[in-house]
Amino acid sequence: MSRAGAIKPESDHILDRPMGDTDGIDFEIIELLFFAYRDFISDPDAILDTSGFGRAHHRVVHFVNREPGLTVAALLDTLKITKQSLARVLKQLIDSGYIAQVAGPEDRRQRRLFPTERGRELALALARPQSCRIAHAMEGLGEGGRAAVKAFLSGMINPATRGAADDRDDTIEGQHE
Amino acid sequence: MSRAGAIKPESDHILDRPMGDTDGIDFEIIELLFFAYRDFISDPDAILDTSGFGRAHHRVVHFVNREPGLTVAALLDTLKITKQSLARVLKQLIDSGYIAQVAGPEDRRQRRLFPTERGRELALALARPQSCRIAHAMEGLGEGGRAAVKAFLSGMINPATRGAADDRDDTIEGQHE
DNA sequence: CAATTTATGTCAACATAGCTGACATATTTG
DNA sequence: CAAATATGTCAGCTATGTTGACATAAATTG
Repeated sequence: MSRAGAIKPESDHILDRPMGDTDGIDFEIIELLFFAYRDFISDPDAILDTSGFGRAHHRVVHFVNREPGLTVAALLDTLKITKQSLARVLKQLIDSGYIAQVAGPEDRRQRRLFPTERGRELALALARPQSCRIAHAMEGLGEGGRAAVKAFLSGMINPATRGAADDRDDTIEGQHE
Repeated sequence: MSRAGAIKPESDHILDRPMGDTDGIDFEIIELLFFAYRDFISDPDAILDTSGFGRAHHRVVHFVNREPGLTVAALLDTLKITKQSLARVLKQLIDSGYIAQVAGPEDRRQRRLFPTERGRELALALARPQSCRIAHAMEGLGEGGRAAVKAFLSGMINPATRGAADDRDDTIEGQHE
C-alpha cells in the first residue's frame, strides 16, 4: 500500500510510515477505548433522540437515580461541569417531571434531587442496553477476567474522582481543580 | 420560590432509594467506564488547550498518524462524522502544518492525508500521557488480566467498526453508511 | 466524447453542551 | 445584622456536531 510517491510531496517533510509501537506506546488500547466508549454511548443516544433529550440529560438522570437526594453541589462535583451548564438540562428534566427537587431537611438552601417514577424508568431504559453490551463483552471472561476489567477501569480514574464510583457514600467534596 | 415541601415529597411520586442492581444491571461498570473515559480524555485535553486545538483535532491527528495516506472518505468513516465537521478541523491542521494532503496516486480526486514531522510529534505527545495512564492501570494485572481487558474492550465495539482497531491493514472501505 | 458518478470542498444555518462573568435571592452562620 | 453559602438566572461565547445546497475536478460509463 501507501505508494505515496506517484505525485509526491515535494517541499514538505511528510511521514508515510504508520505511528507504531515506536515509543512503547500502546496505541491498540488507546483506540480500543475510543471505539468502545463511542459505541457504548451510542445505545442510550439512540433512545434519547426519541425523547428530545441528550447525553447531558442522561448523566443527570443517571446520577440522581443512583444517589437520590444528592445536592446540586454534589452533582456538579460528580459531573465536573458548571452550574450554568447543569441548570439548562436540569430545568428541562424537572419541568418534564423526571426529577423533583426537595428543600434540604437540615439546610433549606439546598435543593436535593430525587427521581420520579418516570425518571427512574428513563434511567433504567438507558442503562439496559449498556448493561447488555457489557454483559456481551464479558461473556468469554472468567471471574479473574472480570476482576481484571474492573481493576483496569478503576486504575484509569483519577484518585480524587475515584471515590464516586468505588464508595457509594457521599465522600465527594475534595476536588476543586 | 418553590417550597417544594421542606422535607417530604407530598404530591409527587418521589423515589428515595438508590437505583441498585435492581434489574441485574451492572451500574458499577457503567460508571467506571464513564469516569475512566473522562479522565483518559483529560490528559490530552490539557495539552490541546495550550495549542488552541480540541478533541476533534486530536482524533484527526491520531488516525492520520496511525494510517498515513488514508483518504478523507476513510477518515470520515473511522470518525463517523460529516465531512463538514471534519473540514473545519482538518483545514486548521493543514494550515498549521500538522497534516499534508497529497493527491491520490491512482485516483487523483482523492486527497490522501499524511502527518508532517510536526504532526507526528503532536500525536505522540498526546498519546504519551494516555499510554502512561493505561500502563498504570495495567500494573497489577498479569498476562491473563491484560488479555481480558483487551477482549472486553473489543467486545464492547460494534462488529462493523471493530475492524479498524483489530486489523491494521487498510481493509477499511466496505463500511458504507 | 458527452453524461454521470464520485471524491472532495465550501457556504450557510442550526443544535447541543460546554464555558465565563455578573448579579439575584434565600438561608445559614458568625 | 453582616457575611458566607447554595442555588438560580441572564447574556454571550466556543467547540463540535448536524443538514442542505451547490461547486469542481477527475474517473467511469454509455
